[in-house]
Amino acid sequence: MSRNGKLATDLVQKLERDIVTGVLKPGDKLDERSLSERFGVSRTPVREALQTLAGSGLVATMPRRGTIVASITVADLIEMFEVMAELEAMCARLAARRMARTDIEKLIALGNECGTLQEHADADAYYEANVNFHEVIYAGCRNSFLERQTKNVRNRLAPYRRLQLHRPGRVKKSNAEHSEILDAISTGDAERAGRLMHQHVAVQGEALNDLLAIVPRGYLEPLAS
Amino acid sequence: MSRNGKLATDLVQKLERDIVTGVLKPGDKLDERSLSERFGVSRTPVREALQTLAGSGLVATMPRRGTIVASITVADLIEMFEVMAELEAMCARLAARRMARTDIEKLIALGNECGTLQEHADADAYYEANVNFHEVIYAGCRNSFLERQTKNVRNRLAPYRRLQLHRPGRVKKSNAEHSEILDAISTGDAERAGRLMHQHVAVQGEALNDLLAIVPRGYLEPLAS
DNA sequence: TACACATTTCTGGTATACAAAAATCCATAG
DNA sequence: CTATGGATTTTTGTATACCAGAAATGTGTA
Repeated sequence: MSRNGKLATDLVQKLERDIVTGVLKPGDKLDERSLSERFGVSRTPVREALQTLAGSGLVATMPRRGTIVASITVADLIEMFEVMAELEAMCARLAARRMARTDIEKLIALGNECGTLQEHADADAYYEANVNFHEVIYAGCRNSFLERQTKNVRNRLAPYRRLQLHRPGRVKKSNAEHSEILDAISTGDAERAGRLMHQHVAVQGEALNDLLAIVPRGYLEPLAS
Repeated sequence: MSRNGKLATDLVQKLERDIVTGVLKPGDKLDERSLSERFGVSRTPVREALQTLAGSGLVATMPRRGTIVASITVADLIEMFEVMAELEAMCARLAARRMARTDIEKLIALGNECGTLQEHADADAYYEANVNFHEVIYAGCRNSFLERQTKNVRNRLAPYRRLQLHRPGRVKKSNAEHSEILDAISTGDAERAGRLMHQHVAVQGEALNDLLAIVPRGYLEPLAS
């Protein structure tokens, strides 16, 4: 499943990072000539990179009309969060059953880090630690296929998820939920870990409205795409 | 997320079909020149198609060493079935809650078709009907993202799943499980539908050994890939 | 001024040419 | 007879050139 040529691989990583971290925003145009000039390569590896990214859903290419950073519909957003919650819940269930002691230590450390960062009210730093916390759980499920699958969906939701944490109070609540999840995992309570993680990730009811309210114009495309 | 040029899209569909239906087997080499000659196009769309397929995991390309139909390790197989069971269970749960009456009628019809085909002991025809049965449930979850995700994993497992049904008695058992799942969905019992579907799809214990025993040489690669 | 149509221009899709790495083959030496 | 080394060949990775289709622009007429 490994990617193609080295140039294309580098491009994929660079662009992926820019999209996930928000440097490139949903709707931004990615034209092949600019990218090839900017990176000093020909159009061929650029196209390969864009196709790879299209395959993972991070960009969308309309035939004869170029490619843009993927912007999804509200319906897509809801659907993807629904799946994301389930995938993370599965990771948490398996992690509760399979994580080694040393991994749990790491999770505890990251949980503490999240706690201190939360008190300092640094949303961006918290976001980083939060990502790490979740990734340790992905790894803890001991199913590398599930781990990849989960990360892929997470990346696609990253531009939207990032917005959540800038809501007042969300960081604190998120951190409290982490503690509970951590407890469930370290005591090996798979069902509880899964249930808590599902609630932690799912975006339902008011939370959904709140999220939609702060999504910038252009991040979402009209339903009639 | 739509694919690139028309030629590449056609190639993707053709190759995908050949891989999923078993015309092309895991480990088969796919060299660009042969394919381009065989389909009367240049190497460019061929490469695009292969990259797209690599993105969905159906083929594997090693840098500078060409691409083959993906063959996975035993560990991968186990992991993927674990995820597959969960995805299908989620589909079933949601389907039980969301399927419309007309969809359920369709599901009943397909269930019956599976039943008659099972009595005729036609494994290949049953396989087709079985695929349809499951796809109606995928669609019934009313989450197109989950549907795509599930189909993708199913396609990747297709070469191995197909082997299962050629085991004596498996078809009959499978059909009985369908009936139960159908009942759970039509009565709206989401939890039961999910649990039954999970058991239906999961490959555990003896069933796993049975499956591994009939996987032909070359379908699986050594763990040290 | 607004709209319709033609032309131009720009961008993406495809083909081909070239370069570099790997696999193969053959010869030669042990 | 086998193994090793290098030359050859094959195949992939990259660049470039060419073509086609869609958007943008400009012009003329109502």
